[in-house]
Amino acid sequence: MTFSSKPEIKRAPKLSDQIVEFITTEIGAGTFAPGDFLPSEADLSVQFGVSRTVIREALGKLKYAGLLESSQGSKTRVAAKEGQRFFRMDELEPVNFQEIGYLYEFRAILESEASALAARRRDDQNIDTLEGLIDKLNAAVAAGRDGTEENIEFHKEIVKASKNPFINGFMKFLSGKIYDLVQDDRDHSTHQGLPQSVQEEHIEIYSAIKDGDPIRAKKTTLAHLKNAAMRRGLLIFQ
Amino acid sequence: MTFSSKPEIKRAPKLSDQIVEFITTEIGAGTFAPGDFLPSEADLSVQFGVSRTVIREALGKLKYAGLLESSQGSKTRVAAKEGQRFFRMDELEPVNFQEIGYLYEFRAILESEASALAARRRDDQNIDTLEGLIDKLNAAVAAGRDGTEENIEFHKEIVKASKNPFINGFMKFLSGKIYDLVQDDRDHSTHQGLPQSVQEEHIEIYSAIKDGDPIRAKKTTLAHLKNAAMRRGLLIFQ
DNA sequence: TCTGTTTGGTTATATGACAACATGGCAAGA
DNA sequence: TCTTGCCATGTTGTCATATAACCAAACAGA
Repeated sequence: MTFSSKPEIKRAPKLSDQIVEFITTEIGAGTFAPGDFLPSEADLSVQFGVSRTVIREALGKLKYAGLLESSQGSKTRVAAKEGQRFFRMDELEPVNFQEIGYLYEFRAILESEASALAARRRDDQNIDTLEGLIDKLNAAVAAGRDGTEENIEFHKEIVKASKNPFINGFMKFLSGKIYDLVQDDRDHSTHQGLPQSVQEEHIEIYSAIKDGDPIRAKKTTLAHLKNAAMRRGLLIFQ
Repeated sequence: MTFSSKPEIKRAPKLSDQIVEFITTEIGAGTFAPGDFLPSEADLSVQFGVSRTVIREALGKLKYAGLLESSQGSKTRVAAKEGQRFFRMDELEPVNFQEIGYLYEFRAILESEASALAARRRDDQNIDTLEGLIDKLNAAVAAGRDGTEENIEFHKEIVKASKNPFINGFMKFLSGKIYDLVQDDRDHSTHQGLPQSVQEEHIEIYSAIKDGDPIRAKKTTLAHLKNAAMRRGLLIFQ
């Protein structure tokens, strides 16, 4: 026998992460403006009641994220805002439907445009891969499976075929975020097979890209993603 | 007097950053797969010939970025790929025209779509702000200034009017990247006033958004950004 | 005013120590 | 044989201290 559920195990976050959190919000609140100098590491370790090691690890992370800058001998300063090396997107609440709607909108815009680019720039290998995935998805429909893996691969390949490395890289990141949410969703609902209608949308997209028709590629992709959002009860965007 | 140029001052990157760089590429190359355990910090410090402090700072940054995970008592492991908390984009070479072209393409796609959304969702305050900026830009044209500040503000306000927080946040990041490059560019060229033709494009965009016409908003914004890219000699995208 | 030096403060790195936690081995008892 | 409790070992998290490299400002001498 096993337990049907497990208790909420709470671990104290690492000290340095708590410091990171604090300093981040503090800077966000405007306590320190871009260009301002932070207190020295020694001061901070006294103020926060932790060792200098912890402070250094926290500051190190913030420097890595581009929020702070430092050089040996001088105090650490808050970086100019434009200098961010990262785009950060964390702590998405699966409950907040409006937020998720905006996230889907973002994704739909990017992916539909990527699809249009793919129609212009796809090479033979892209088409082969997409065709193979269409076949696999057909098999999934026939078998009553949901074909999640192949579905994700299909979308990924489209973006890849756009040949724009930035869009490609960013979509990987963004999709990861979305699939996390979808995964949550899936866990709480009953599994269902991939509907035939969805698969037909896939085929339309594939066909448009294969034919080299950017406008149709964009239109069908957008419709597909809108439908997906609707199925999840998100009708924020139109 | 000042020197006409300055010598290339090379500083050795911090040890921890070198380690970060190394481990990142190593993971990217597939030496360690998601879920794999890294050698212990002690091992790494021996292998790389640095102190454990340096190793810890490097690993701390990578954990913060979501590439690694750790908990007390267990070795550090490579996180699942989707778990990235950051989208990273650094070390852009101002020389690589193809790369910059793709960057402009990315920006043009996002901003033109944001402009379409803005036409749907702009409120009175957005319109007021845009109108004020148009006036300022007119003044800049008349005075022969280039109006860089107002130009940036104009584009920023459009994205803001789209009301999508993710697109807005990301565009701030992306614009920062681009303006860095433009700034470089500007430093090496002679200053010129803002051409009347560019300002006419601004007015067209503003008018479309004010009229609530998403299609025209998108079209004019895209054309505007394409022209901007052309003026910089980037004709990668079409 | 200008120049060179000194002095203290700061970050970057190294080293050693201990606490908290994970894991597997092992022996005693059933 | 299987379970339970204990223990040894390895690992990360944290602390404390020391040193090198570097910066900035004060200071003294001309």
